[in-house]
Amino acid sequence: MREQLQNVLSLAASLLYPAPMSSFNEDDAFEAAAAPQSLSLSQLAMQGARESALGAPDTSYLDSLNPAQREAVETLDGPVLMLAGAGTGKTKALTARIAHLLNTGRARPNEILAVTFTNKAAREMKDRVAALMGHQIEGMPWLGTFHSVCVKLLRRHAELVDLKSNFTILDTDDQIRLLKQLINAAGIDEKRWPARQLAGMIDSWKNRALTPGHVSAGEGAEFNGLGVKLYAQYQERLKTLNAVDFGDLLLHMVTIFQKHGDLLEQYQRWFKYILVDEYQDTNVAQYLWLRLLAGGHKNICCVGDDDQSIYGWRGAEVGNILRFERDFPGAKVVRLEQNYRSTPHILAAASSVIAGNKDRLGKDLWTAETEGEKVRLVGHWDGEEEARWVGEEIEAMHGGTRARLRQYSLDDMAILVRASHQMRAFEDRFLSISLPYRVIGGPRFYERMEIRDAMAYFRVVCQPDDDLAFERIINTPKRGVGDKALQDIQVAARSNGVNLVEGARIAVADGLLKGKAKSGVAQLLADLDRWTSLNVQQIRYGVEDEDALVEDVAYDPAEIGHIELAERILDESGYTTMWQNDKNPEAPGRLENLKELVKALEQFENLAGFLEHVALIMDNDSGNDGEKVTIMTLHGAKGLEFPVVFLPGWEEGLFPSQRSMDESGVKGLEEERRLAYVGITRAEELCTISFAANRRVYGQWQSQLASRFIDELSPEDVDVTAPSGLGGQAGHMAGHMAGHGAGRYGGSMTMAESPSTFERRAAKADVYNSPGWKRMQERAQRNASPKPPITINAKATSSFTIGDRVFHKKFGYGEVMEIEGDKLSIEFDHSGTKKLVAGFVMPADQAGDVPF
DNA sequence: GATATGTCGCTTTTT
DNA sequence: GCGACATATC
Repeated sequence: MREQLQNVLSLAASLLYPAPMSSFNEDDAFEAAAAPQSLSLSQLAMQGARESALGAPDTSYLDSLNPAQREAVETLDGPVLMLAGAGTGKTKALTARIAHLLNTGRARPNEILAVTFTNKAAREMKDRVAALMGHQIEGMPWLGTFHSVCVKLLRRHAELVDLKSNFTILDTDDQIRLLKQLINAAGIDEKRWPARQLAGMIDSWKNRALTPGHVSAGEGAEFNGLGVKLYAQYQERLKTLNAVDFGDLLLHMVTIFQKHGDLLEQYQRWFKYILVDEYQDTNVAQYLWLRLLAGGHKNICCVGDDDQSIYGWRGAEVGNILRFERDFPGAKVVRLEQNYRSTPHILAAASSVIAGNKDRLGKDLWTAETEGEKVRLVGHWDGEEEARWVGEEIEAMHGGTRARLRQYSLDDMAILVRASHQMRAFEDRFLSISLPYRVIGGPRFYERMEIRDAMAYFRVVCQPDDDLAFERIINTPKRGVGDKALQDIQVAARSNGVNLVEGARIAVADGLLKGKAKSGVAQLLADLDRWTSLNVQQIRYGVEDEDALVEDVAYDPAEIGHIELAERILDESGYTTMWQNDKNPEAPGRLENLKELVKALEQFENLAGFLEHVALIMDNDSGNDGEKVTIMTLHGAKGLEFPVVFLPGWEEGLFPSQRSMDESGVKGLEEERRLAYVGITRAEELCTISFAANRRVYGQWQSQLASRFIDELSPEDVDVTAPSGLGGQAGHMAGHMAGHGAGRYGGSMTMAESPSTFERRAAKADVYNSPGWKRMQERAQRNASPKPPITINAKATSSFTIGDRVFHKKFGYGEVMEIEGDKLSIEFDHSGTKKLVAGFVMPADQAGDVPF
C-alpha cells in the first residue's frame, strides 16, 4: 500500500515537472515516459480501479489455464523459463501473467518490460492483456519489440554514444550504399568484396555485441584484411550522419548500460518484472541486454521453444535458452506440453521429424484430440504442376467437395514455402485461375522506389545530416546534377567538415557548380530551406510514451500540418510531376502509392514520427478485403496457425536449403529441420506436404530429390496421395515455356530427364508403389516426349512484320511500325514510339500465354 | 548527362 | 530469369 501511494505521488510529480532531456531521474523520467499529459486521468482512474480490485481481485483469467500454464503464471518472483511447445497456449500464459502482475499489484503497467520479436506479437499481447483486464492497458510503454524499446531508450540517452536524439534509423539499403562508398574509398574491388558480405559481417558482430575494438584479430582480418577497419569507419560515418542501423539499437544500449552502472541500476529498479517472448531467438546482444536489466531482482520470465529456433542465421543463439538455468540459478522451468492446435497425426508427424535433432531440451507434445486426417504427401512432376495441383485442392476444399472434409474459407488456407522465389509459381497459377491470394512478406510498400524517394525528402527535412537521403534526392527528379556535380559537392562538404546540404550551399556560393547543375542545386536548397522552416520539430525525444510521441506544441496558425507539408514537398520538388510525365505503364501505380503514403501520414503527428514508424515497422498486413489464400515463407508463419496448410517444395537443396547446410553444416540442417517442424505444426486440421521431380532453378531445369525430411515422417501418420485432376496439358506447357523462352535470353534450353535419384527417394517415401505415382510417371513420360529438348533461339522467333502486335516487358503492348535489320520501331500503346532490338519483344499472342 | 543495351550474380529466411 | 550495375552511344 505504501508503494502504491508512492506511485501515485510520483505520478503527480511527473505531471508538474517535465523530464529533462536525456537524463535519468527516477522520480519523473519514467513517469513522464509512461504516463504524460493526456494519460493522467485514465491512469489515475486505473490506479483506483486496481486498488478496489485488490480487495477482491478478479482472477478469473486463471480458471481457464491448465496446471502447467497456471504454474507459469503464478510463479511471479524469480527467474522462470517457460518451455512452450507449438500450440500449447504460450501467449495465453504470457498475457495471463502480465494480467496477474498487474492484478496482484506487483507492478504498474509502466514498470513491466515485455519484449517480443515482431510487431505483430507485441500488438497481439497488448490486445490480449487488454481483453483479460477488461480495459485497454494504456500505460504499457515498455511492451514492444526489442528494437522499438531500444529506440525509446536510445533516444533518451543518445548523447552517451555521441548521437543526437533525433538520429535516423537506416535500413539495409542505406547501410549497403554507405558501405559501398567506404569500400570504394578503401580502394578495393567492390566486385570481389561485395558490400553485402561486409554488411553481413558487421551485422554478425553487432549481433554478438562486438564493437570494433572487441572483434578478434582473426575475424577482423577477414574481408581482405580490412574487416574491422571498415567496421570502425562505418561506425564513424554513422556518427556523423547522426544515424544508426538496426544492430546499433541493441548494441548502443548494451554499451551504455555497461559503461554507466548508475543508469543501469536505475533501470533495473524501474523494470520490476521482465518478460521475454520467443527467447530461443535472442542473439548475444539481446541476451546481454536482458541479463543486464534483470541483474538486480532477476524477475525474468522467458518463454520459448528450442524446437522452434529458426533464426540462427540472423545471430540467434539457441544456446541462450539451453543454458537459462545456469544463467539464473534456481530458475523454475515449466513445460507446456498440451497442444490445443493440431490433430494427433499432424502432431505425431511433426514430432517424428524433430526427433532427428540432437541437443533438445525435450518436450512431449500431446493432445486430447483423437480424430483427424493424416498428413498428406504428394509427389509432382514439376513445380508448375505442384502449383496447379495445390490450386485445385484449394478450390475443391473451398467448394466443400473434398470427401470427409468440411468446407473451408480461403482465409483458412495457407501455403508455406521455404524460399520466397517459390511463391511465384503459385502466384502465376492463382492469377490465371482467379484464385484470390495474399502474399505476406513480399516486396513491401515501403521498399518501393517512389516511396523511398519520397521518404528521402522527408528525411532531409527532418534531419539535415542524413547525407544518404540527400544523395538520393539530389537528382531525383532530374536537375542536371550528375556524378561530377555530386562529387564536387562531396568534396566541398568534406573539406569544410559539414553535411552535404551545407556542402551544396558552399559549392553553389563558391561557383564550383555551373550551368544546369548550379541552378538545379540552388533551387533544391531554396526548397529545402522553405520546407524545413515549415516542419515544426514537434517531437521532443526523451519524453515520449507509447501512444503520443509528441509533446503538445502550440501551433502557430501560419504553420501548416505535416500532411500538407508532405504534399507540398512532393509537388514543389517536381517529384509528382516526374511520374505524371512518365510514360511507363507502371507510373500511374507509383502515383497511387504516393497518394497512399500521404494518406498513411494521417495517423501520425508529424513527419519524424512517421519516419520512425516506417523504420521499425515494416508491416504490410494490408488487404483485409475479402477471403484470400495466404502465401508466405515458413519463417513468416511462425506463431500463426491455419486449419489447412500446404508445404510445397520438400526437396533436397531447396528444403533443407543447400546454402544452410553448406554454411552451417549439421547445425544448419538441424535448423532446417526445426523449420519443417514449425511448418507442420502450423496446421490445425489438414497438412499437405509436396515435392516435385523437376524444378527450374536460375532459369535452368534441374532434377530434384525428395527431401530427407520426408523419410523422417512417421509412416503411420502419413497418407501418400496421388495427384489428381490432371492430364492433357502437354501442349499448354510447351507453349508456356516457349513464351518464356522468347524473352530476352532465349538461349537453348533442355528439359532434364526424369532422375533416377528421385525415384529412389520416392520409393523410400513409398510414393513409387502407389498407383498414383505410376499414373504420374506415365503421364510425365507422355508430357516429357513432346516437350524436351526444346531449343529456342531468340533470333529465330524475332521475324516480325510491319503491323505485328508485340509485347515488351517494360513498355507493354504495341505495334511494329518500321523494321531496320534486327531493330524494330514500335509504337507502344502507352509508352510512345521506341526503337528496340527484336530480341527484346515477343509476339503479343505469345505474351498472352505468360501471366502478365 | 541521359538513354539503351550488355554483364554478372544470385535466392534462404528479417527486426 | 531477374535486377543491379557497367558500358557504349548519343
